[in-house]
Amino acid sequence: MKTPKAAPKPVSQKPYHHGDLATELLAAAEAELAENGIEAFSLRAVAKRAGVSHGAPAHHFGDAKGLLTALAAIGYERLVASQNARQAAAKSNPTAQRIAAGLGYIDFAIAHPALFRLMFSSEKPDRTEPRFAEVSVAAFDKLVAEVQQYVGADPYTDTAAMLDVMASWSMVHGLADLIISGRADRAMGFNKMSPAARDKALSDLISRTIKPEAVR
Amino acid sequence: MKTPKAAPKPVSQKPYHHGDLATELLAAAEAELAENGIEAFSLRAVAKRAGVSHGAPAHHFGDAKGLLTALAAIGYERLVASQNARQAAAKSNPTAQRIAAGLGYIDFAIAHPALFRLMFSSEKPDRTEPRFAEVSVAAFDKLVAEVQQYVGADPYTDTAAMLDVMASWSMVHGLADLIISGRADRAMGFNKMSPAARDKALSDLISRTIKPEAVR
DNA sequence: GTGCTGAACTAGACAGTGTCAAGTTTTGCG
DNA sequence: CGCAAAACTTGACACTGTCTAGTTCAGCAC
Repeated sequence: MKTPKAAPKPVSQKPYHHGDLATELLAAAEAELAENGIEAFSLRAVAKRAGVSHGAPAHHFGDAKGLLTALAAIGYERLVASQNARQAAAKSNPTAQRIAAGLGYIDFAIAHPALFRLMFSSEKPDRTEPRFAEVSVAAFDKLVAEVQQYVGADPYTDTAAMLDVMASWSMVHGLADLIISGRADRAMGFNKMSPAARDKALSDLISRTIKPEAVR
Repeated sequence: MKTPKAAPKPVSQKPYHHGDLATELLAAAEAELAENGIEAFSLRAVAKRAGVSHGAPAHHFGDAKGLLTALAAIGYERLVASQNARQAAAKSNPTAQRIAAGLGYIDFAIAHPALFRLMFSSEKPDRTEPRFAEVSVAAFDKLVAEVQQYVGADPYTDTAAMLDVMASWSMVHGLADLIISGRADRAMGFNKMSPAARDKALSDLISRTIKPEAVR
């Protein structure tokens, strides 16, 4: 009755009671997260935004931890997608691809700072949840593959190459964290830079992390 | 009555009603933070730990934000102290000093992960509060001075040198964040490494951030 | 000493939170 | 149709931060 749906049966084949509450709650949670930040996140506000009672989310996600775990998992998929978008627009050589992956990582953090915090700096998501573990490991494996292409050694068997992985990740992750907290802007006027100048500076910083000794 | 103080008048010249509640609350807050993490932090639990009513903290810090702002400010002083401790034990050349400062930064994050999160990844502290701004800027200025010693140029006037500052900071900060979230351990078995091997790996990563072209 | 002013602190109330335990509605299916 | 189960609502509980009013107590004028 509330929703102005003409068709008596839902358009999709999902035989839900109220439509597709699970994904609707996830969308509402993301909106709440973006508006209020992770520290003011409220499960009841999410339910209210989705137009359901405060007890409804429990039926789909168990508790707040469950909902935020699912949301964080989606975040990892978006993170990789953001990296892929950058890489698709970059040259195909390993150097350009590795840097593009880093820029995509930072793009994601800037576009979704609260979600980024939820994924990396919060203890609310349950990291042992299968789906969360799967997508977060997939994101890490992407980084590993990128470094492998660049240095020509498998980080999982070569400790020096794994150190290269940590170098890349730490630099990119640190940049992302300092940018979304406003500290990079205070230090070097990040927001005042043109997108091109911004990318150039970030590319320079990312390229420092691995010495080009094994670049083919 | 509660406190077993023999002297009727407090030992210090602080004419307080209950002793020195402000610092006692800060100590209790830090303990609560360390035990429960920042996301489960409770002002009432702090008051209970300090043995006062739940309304008492308001008189000294206004609200929870005020208390956490004061605590974060103390954190920045401890951060610099941790860096100084490492530097005092290191060689005096700019290279060793710069790396030691980075190691001290990471030492602090490992020793006080929740406090580190409060300082850098939380929006609860009020960054415009004078004391917070003072000590956080002091910590940043220390980094700037370290880089200046190393590259021989003033980052505040030389943009390339400021980029070196961001490189150092991002790497060290990213490492600290990935370590305290357990991700560095998952990636490269950080906890299994000996302290010496750990320091060696971290030193290597930190040294990558600035090309030794201007090392005197 | 007495009185009193203001700071330090307590106690209660309020709206808001997450979670649990009941009910109520609706869907799918035998 | 009938019914079991899923989807959702409702109310309760303990807990949170903050506000307001009251209480205790230290220090000082007189």
